[in-house]
Amino acid sequence: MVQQMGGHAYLIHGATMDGEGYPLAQTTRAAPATVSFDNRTVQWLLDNYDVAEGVSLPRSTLYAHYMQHCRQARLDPMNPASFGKLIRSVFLGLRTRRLGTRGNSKYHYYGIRIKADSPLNQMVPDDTPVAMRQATQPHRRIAKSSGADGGDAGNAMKTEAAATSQDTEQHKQYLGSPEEAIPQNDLTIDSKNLPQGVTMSDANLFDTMYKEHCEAVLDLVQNLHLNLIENLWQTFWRKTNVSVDPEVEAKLPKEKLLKLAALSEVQEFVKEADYSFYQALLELLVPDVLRPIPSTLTQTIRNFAKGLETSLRSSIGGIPEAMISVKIGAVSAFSQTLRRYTSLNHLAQAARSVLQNSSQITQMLSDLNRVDFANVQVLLGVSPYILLFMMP
Amino acid sequence: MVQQMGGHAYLIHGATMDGEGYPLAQTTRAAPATVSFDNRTVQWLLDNYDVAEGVSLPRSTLYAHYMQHCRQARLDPMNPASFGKLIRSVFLGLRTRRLGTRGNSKYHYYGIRIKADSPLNQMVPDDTPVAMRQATQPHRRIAKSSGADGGDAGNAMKTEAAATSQDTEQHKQYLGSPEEAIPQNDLTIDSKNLPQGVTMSDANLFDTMYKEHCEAVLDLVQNLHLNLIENLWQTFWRKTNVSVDPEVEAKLPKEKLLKLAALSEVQEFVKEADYSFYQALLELLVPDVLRPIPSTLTQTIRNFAKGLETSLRSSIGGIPEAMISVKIGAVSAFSQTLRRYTSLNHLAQAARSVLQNSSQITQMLSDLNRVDFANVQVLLGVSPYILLFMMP
DNA sequence: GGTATGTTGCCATGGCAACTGTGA
DNA sequence: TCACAGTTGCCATGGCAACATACC
Repeated sequence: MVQQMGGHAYLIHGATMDGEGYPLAQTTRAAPATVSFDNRTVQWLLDNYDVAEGVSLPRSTLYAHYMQHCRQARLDPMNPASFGKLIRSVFLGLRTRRLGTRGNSKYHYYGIRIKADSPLNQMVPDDTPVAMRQATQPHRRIAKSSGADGGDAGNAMKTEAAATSQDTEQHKQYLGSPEEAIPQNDLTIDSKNLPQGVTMSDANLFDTMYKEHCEAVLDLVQNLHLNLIENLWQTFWRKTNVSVDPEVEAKLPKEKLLKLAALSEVQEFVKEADYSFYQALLELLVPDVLRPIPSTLTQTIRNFAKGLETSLRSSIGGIPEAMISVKIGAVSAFSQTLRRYTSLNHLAQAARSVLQNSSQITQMLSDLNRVDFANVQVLLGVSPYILLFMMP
Repeated sequence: MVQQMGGHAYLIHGATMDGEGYPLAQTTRAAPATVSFDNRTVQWLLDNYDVAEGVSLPRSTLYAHYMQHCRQARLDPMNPASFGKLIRSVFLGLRTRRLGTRGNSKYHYYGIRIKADSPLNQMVPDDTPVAMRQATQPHRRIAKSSGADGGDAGNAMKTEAAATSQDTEQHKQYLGSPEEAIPQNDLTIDSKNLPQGVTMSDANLFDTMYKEHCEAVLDLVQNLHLNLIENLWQTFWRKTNVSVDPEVEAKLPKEKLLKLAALSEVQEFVKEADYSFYQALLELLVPDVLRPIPSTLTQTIRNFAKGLETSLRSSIGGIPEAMISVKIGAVSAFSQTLRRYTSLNHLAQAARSVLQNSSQITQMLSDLNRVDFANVQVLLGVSPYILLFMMP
């Protein structure tokens, strides 16, 4: 209430802890006499970022982008502190925030975003998702404009890592190919075992329908509409209170479906189909554990994996217990593997990021160029591939 | 020029970088409601320290004292940041300074000293206070008192010299063993090649003296008095204007030393000796590249490595060019390897640290427990040892 | 109401570069 | 006068604990 920022940016300029001590009239140090900032870098910043209220970028992301820019432009990079000075001199009024889950907060520049048309949007954001926060209204003391901000607040507030449907399109490029995903095994039943009122033709229909069902699921996964899979499950297994296409019900009534599901042969068929299908989905979602994936995508996948079992369980409540076991067993293995893969992917990216941020990496690399790999191996006591693994 | 603050004094109070942001009337946070500071610790502080103008204490020293106090009093210690708050709440008006040689500055509390009657004064005095920096007059803007401070300023200004030596003591535990460090090769010269006025016995003397010289250097390295090595070099090679023990000069006059240094056999001897000696020093300073080392120690080593060549060059200016090449060649390889080792060490620690902080590491570990290592290997495409390498 | 968790103030440390005093 | 080296301003990051909010 005391001071409002006038129309202006109003900076309590640097004011670090060193500011204590001797309150001189001229605490601020004059800008460097020599304009040591590379123009190309400034231009690059202006080309790729702009100021924007209510959004934030992790400093590490910005710096990682910058490091890549340097590699590509053959510039030698400055350290994070100096880069911070540059950033703040180019984009006035940036503020500091520390966002992230408890114990994992990261420093962000608040008031800057990647330009919509920047190629950086295609890039892999750095590790550790900061999750999408800001879903709610910003703190009172932050948002103080004349009231016109209510309109698109929901959108403007999202921080860099928020996964929206908009991101989905970009995420698709990280997926693998869906070849041979549909199960190839066939359902075979000894006709003697068929229960009352169920014919061989019904069994064959089940086989076909199950594969079509898988195809539908596959389609959703390819389009990353992971939350819709539950609907397919419910429909296929005729969850009570879920409306079913009358045509389908006519072809294979729920009653017959349940009788089939109770057969051990059918259970075996489903089990085999599910395992191979989930294996394919796995390779679709995480085609290469070492290939960088945007944290928004890993987060999406992890959330998906986390909810799988519950979601499935609620969709197939009415079917025979033995079949439930089969389905749950398969999906739970799938879920666990997905989580493991995304964990490892995250791990690799974290390592990579550290190495990129290390101010000494340059020195080390130039050192390593003069060393043969046998030596490095001895040095590290592990495979030299570790270096390749870690490097950009 | 941009911002004037209203009529008010407006102190940039604590003013950390966080101070930017949202200028509220009450930016300062109230003192903790609960007096969580242990009374015994406050009393201990009051017993052992008092405020004093013009003197400073390294924070690390103060904190080390505190840690010892905690051990003795069976208190569990707080971390340095919290301890800082305590200190500043007990001794008001402390200011921050960063003192030390270039590249080795350390944070000090300025305006506090150990009480004259404190037992802390009995603690480890320095081994060999190098060049106890002469206390000059404080900067104008620092010394602002009424003028009564001139009296003992010279004495009061000197900063606590034991600061670094205390770290040094702790650092020694990270060193390797100095076994077989002294070069074993012998100087052999065909007597026909001996120059005018130099006898075989002189050559043998050189051999002995050189090994003693190495021993002296080794001793300094063991005690991490790395900055004193330059002195030994100067003395051994009789740098002009550096006083030499007359006894030494009598045994092997500079003139003979230079003649010997011009011999290719002697150069070969020195070269071999130096390479093996530096190799030993390397294993002493960095016995294991993967073992964590305090960053203060790596920094010390890196600084040492960085200055080696310059320091050597300035110490051996007068000796034959060929010998200079030999010496510089060896030391430069040594320096580079030291830097490479410390880089790698730093790297490993950085990776480790990231992984420790990662919120997903726990999940990943528990996942991994259910996977056999062959699987992991396939998964990663690299040796599974990478995981061991990275993990705590 | 209580509990869980994200955010932020205040402390810490460290790197670089500008400033500054000193000595060759 | 110039080079060197100590000091310090401004940036960075991280930990802890108080605060604030959201969710029982």
